[in-house]
Amino acid sequence: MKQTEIRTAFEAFLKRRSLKLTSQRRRIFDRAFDTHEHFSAEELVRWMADEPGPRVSRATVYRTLGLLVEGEFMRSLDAGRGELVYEHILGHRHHDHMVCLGCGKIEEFHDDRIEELQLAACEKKGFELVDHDLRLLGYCRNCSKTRASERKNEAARTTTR
Amino acid sequence: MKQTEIRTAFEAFLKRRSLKLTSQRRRIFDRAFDTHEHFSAEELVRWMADEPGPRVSRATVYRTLGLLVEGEFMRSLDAGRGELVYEHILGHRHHDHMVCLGCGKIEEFHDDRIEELQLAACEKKGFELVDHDLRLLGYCRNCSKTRASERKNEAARTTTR
DNA sequence: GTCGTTGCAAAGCATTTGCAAGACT
DNA sequence: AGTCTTGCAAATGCTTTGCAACGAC
Repeated sequence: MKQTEIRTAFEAFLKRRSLKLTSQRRRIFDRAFDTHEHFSAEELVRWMADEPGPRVSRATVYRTLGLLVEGEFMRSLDAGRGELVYEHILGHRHHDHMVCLGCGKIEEFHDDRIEELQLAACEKKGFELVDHDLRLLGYCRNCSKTRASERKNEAARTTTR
Repeated sequence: MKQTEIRTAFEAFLKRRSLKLTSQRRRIFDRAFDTHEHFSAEELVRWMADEPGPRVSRATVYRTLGLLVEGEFMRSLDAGRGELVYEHILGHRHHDHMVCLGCGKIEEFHDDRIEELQLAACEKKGFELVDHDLRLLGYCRNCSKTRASERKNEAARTTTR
């Protein structure tokens, strides 16, 4: 689905709920779908403040993000540190996340076999699965390398002493 | 490991950090390990207020829970709604969680094959796994049944009308 | 006009922190 | 005496909300 189509879907969604497509909502929508990284509400507030365009208040950013999540145009997930993080659903099939403890970067991955095992576990417990959320915490390739070489330097310094 | 042993380990941990086992810390520790359910900091604050024993302030509850997590006597996880939830590690091997959207109950489960697949996914991406956190959201057996029968009543009412 | 919208400021929550008073060794 | 602790209240940081002014049909 391309961005224009999603935009149409968003307009339809608003109409269905008798809500209006205002310039603020349009700006938030466009900016959100322009980004393929994950972002927090506060980041989006900052973007709205720094970039040119019609003024958008913090309240409106939060309210509109709420709408976008309700309408299933975006998902929110908590990456672990106090604030929610948003991602849009633009040809992003379901996936899970690897959160880098070094740089905060979020990578996505997917494994059908994991999902199957989850379902199996639920069946065994009589649990009716609605959604799930798998977060792997660790260090991305880059940060992992950096840390490894830091450890090496540290070791060298210690033994030389 | 029994509760007395863990208590000893906690004392050793405090000593190592030149911290003291005060009556507040003891009370928090005991109460936390008495509970085999998951609880939030605010719940623990309420327990401290309602149950008999030396007065313990909210600040101390938060500070002590922090200590217990650092010392790996407890784990904290966010069950999804704004506040962290704590569980102790008393013969609880690693496990994942099923969070009931109806009653909030948290069930635990474990599957080695899921863990293996996670590791495999990380290797593929050069991601150095440190920890993970898998939450299944849905309805526990009880709530699921309740919902099913509610739906049935609803349907009956609608068709009769 | 009538709704729905916005911005603002205030409120809400969970959690953290500065600080002076208190406790234990 | 010297630390480490505690309670309190204030501060934080994210998010929500009440409300009056505003805008589109």
